[in-house]
Amino acid sequence: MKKIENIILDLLKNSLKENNFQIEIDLENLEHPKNLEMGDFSSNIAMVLAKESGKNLREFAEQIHAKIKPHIYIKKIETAGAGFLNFFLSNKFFSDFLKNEKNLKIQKKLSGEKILLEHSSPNLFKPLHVGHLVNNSIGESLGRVFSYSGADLTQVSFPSDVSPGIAKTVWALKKEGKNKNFSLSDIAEAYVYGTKKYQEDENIKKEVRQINKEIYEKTEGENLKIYEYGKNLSLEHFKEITSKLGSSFDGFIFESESEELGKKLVKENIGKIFKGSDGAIIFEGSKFGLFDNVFINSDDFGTYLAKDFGLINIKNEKYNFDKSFTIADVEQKDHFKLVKKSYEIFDKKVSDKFIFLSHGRMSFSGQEKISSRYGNVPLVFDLLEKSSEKVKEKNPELSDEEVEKISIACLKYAILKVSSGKNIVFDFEKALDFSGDSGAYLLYSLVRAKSILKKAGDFEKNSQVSDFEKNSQVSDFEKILYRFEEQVEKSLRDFSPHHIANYLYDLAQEFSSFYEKTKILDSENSDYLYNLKLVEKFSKTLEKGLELLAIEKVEKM
RNA sequence: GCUUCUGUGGUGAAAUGGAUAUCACAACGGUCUUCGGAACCGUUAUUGGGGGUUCGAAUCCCUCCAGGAGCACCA
Repeated sequence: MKKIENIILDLLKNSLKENNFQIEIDLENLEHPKNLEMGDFSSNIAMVLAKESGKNLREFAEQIHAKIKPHIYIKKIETAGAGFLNFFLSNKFFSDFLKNEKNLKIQKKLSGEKILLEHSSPNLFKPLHVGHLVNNSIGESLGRVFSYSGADLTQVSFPSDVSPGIAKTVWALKKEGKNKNFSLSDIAEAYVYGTKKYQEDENIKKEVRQINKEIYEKTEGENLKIYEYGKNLSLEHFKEITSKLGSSFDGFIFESESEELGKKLVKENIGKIFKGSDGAIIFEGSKFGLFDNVFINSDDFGTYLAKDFGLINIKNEKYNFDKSFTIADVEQKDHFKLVKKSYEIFDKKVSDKFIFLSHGRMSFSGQEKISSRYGNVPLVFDLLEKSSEKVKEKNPELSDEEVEKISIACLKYAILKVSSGKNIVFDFEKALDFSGDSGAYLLYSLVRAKSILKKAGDFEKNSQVSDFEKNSQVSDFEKILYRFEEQVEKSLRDFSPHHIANYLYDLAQEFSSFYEKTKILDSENSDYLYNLKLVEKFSKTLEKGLELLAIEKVEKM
């Protein structure tokens, strides 16, 4: 079965040819009218044509309309508005759509492409916070969209395992006598304490610097032991949480690896790309409309610029890919521009394969700007706990596993429904409001649909029957049900899963509306089979969509 | 100050340059469930200001206003 867009496009092409209109037409000239009453597809080709010749819009529309051949999938065509040609699909189209799902030949946009994706990169020794949740939700979903679109995907994460912040934490842990067997919350407290003390006392600054040096250089001793223990603990915590969120990684590249290499490469290119300044080694971004910044500091440690510089090199050596994506917070946008620019001078071919996507910052309604450095940003762990409480309140009989799935769905959906470049205002109450536009609504719709299919019993047997067609008028439900694939394409185009999220919500709303109006389990109804098939298709579509958002479904709620 | 992003009902968001700007929350009113009410139906209310391009602008260009982010040894 050919895609319906292409069928309509062909009809239009033919008409243009018969009219001797010399104009190119493609899928750009075909869209869905905003309002379903205006048809399923709409073409602006008459307007484009009129623009080129300066004649009357409606006149062209009428001429094109007159030469369009009839087709079994087109019920009627109308000329409307300023000169739109509106196409209404026939009942036959919808029943064939429900029957022929597997025969649809979908051109996979990324077929054969090898993609490397980096996201969810944690700062070890710091607990995961809401920002990581945003990064993970978007990164994981995009990865699934890439795979769904035919890409050969490899996912990595880039944990920060060396930094002055970590040295401060190790210093504080040691100070408090927590040499081993400390916990994650000990680390979190130590981080805040260490950061505070570091600013207050010059002697402590010296000690921290020494610890930092030992960590960078892997000097055997007590400090390194504390460090190794904490690093391992943090990494396990990271794996555990991201696994709950639906992510698994093909590999980790640590900052300690990339710092070493980055520093080496930067030093080799002093004079060519980098230059010395005040004891540090900098890149003069200002020459390229950016800004100057330090790659190697005066203590001879690579900053995160050198680390990301080295990272590009490691990725390129270690993995085979056509494109490499990095998902990061918008506040790092300029940082990546700088890294990419400097690497471009080093090796343009490699630099060109790297794409840095930024997602919005998380802000909190009613609170001042929050920095995780001082420990007052909501942590993923706390959020999950808080949201699980609310879910339990709603239904105390659910298992812990189900409760967790539902809370994660709510949190993720609140993030994913917003266009990914934009900042997100996070309102806890709203994110966990289970009515209306929420993750819970999607899960609930799926549970309802599946429950019907289950009760339909012998539906499986009957679903082989091939001659069902809707007798009554087709509803808005199926009119948007066939649009799933194009929403995935939009998400791919914009690198933003929100198209899928919003579409699924619209679709679930249409299902609920249909559900209220129609008694589905009524075998006397002449549309019985059709309706069941429709619900089945809806259920499959919603499942697929949730999978692309990396939201797990539940059996009951 | 320079660079950059964002301004859409009371609030939070959506809208490949298309038609009457969509959705949710809040507010108000209704359905009274028996296929799962975490639901459905209805009412009120919106594109920061000013120019420009276009048959057509929330969207593109200019300008002003407001807010966020980045701008040298944190990541």
